[in-house]
Amino acid sequence: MLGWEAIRAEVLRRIRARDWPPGGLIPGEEALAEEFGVARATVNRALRDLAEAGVIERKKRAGTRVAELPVRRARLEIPVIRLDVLGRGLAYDFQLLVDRMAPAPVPVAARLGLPEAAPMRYLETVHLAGGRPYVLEARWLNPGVLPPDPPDFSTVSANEWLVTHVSLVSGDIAFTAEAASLREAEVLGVAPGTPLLVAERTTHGTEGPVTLVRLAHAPGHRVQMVF
Amino acid sequence: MLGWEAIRAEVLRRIRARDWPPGGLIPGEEALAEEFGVARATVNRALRDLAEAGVIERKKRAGTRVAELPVRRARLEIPVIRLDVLGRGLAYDFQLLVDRMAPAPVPVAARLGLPEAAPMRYLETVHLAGGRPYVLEARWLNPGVLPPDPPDFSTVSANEWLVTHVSLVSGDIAFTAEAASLREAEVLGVAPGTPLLVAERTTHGTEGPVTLVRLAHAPGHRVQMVF
DNA sequence: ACTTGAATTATGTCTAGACATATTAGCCAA
DNA sequence: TTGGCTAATATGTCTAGACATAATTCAAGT
Repeated sequence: MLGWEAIRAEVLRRIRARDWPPGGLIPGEEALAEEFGVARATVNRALRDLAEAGVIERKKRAGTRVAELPVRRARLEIPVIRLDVLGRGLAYDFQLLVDRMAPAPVPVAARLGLPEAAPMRYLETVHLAGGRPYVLEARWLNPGVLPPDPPDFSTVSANEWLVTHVSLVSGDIAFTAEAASLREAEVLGVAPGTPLLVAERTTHGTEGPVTLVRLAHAPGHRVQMVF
Repeated sequence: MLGWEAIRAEVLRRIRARDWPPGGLIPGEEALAEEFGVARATVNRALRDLAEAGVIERKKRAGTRVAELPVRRARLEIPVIRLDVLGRGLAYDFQLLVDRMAPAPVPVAARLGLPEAAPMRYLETVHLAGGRPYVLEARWLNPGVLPPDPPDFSTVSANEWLVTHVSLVSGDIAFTAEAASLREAEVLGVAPGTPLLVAERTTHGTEGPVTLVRLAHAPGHRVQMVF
């Protein structure tokens, strides 16, 4: 019997073969269900999957059309740093370098949508892999949205605690290549100006902005994704 | 009536509230369906979605359990470079710098799973945004798996042609920060050693490895993702 | 010409029931 | 104890039919 994956494969084949050209409408679910001899729900499952992959675009009443330019999507799994390190077969450790309250600098407040100079908690942590510096984490935390039991971040990594104790709703991540600042060079043990892969993340919870974190990775770091 | 999104929200709430602790089994689909007064298919839809998000892990016969460490997933949309540039409100253009056949270097052949020194097509293209260098694209193409109508890559960007003419099955992307080589510095118009964000992609089609491409981005480039 | 509203239609979701499939637990034999 | 077979079970998928929802079309009224 034909399964939804077979339907998906056949639809994809026809799109690749230009049977159904980019931008064109494809037959409705009912028509496809009849053609393939399956229930409409099965066709729906297949088409929904293709829509998620960006191959087709679907709108009620308007029907389903082939995407003009197939946008490929890749998935990045953002691991807790400890597991990332252990997954590479190295011993993990971290050190809390800074933990203090400070007014949010303008760019930080702006990115999180908080008032300027709002009181925030600033944490600086260096994560170690096999005893060597792996990532320098600079984190701004919005104390207003945290659960009422503040842990000691010198024994529990903020990175890890947040994942399990704050329900994150949305966020974004950006990668850039930057020259190591004096501070970064010192902590990571490299020459100033060395190219570093920097990840900047903001996260928002149900009750507002939670944290902005900048991760400066040691040279040679690769961020890998599959699709 | 309760929809699958409501079910998903309630299950997520219970997980966050530690009603169902990390690593623990949650009730089966049938039990939840009865509790919420919906069909099992509706519960299945909700749980499948949570599994895709990495919140729970499901196995036949073994049941559904709360993921030990919630892995957050972000989605990267990989645009065709032309659209990426136009999307930033800049004029797009490109120049083909190199197009020749060459034996695959060892690391290239290894990454693609091809025999050493296999004959490949090597393309070097610089993409321009607003008249200024934006990306240097260095691409190794496996000529064995291409459709029989080779286009002229000096008028059609390889980047764009491949997306629409080869059915890609899988691939991976890796981002690194690297110091600009002499060649990269020259083409991009920056000083050698400048930190560059480099993306390296391999793609595989139904008939084998298709291409390996290295994109060296001009300084300041950001790769942005949401989750 | 312009706006409003209703009919139409394709996708979105749901139900109840069924069979498929993977995996585990338990049993039995070597 | 160990290996392998079997039965039990939770998830995976499918069907046929129904109603919900959004978006378009088109007609009517201003």
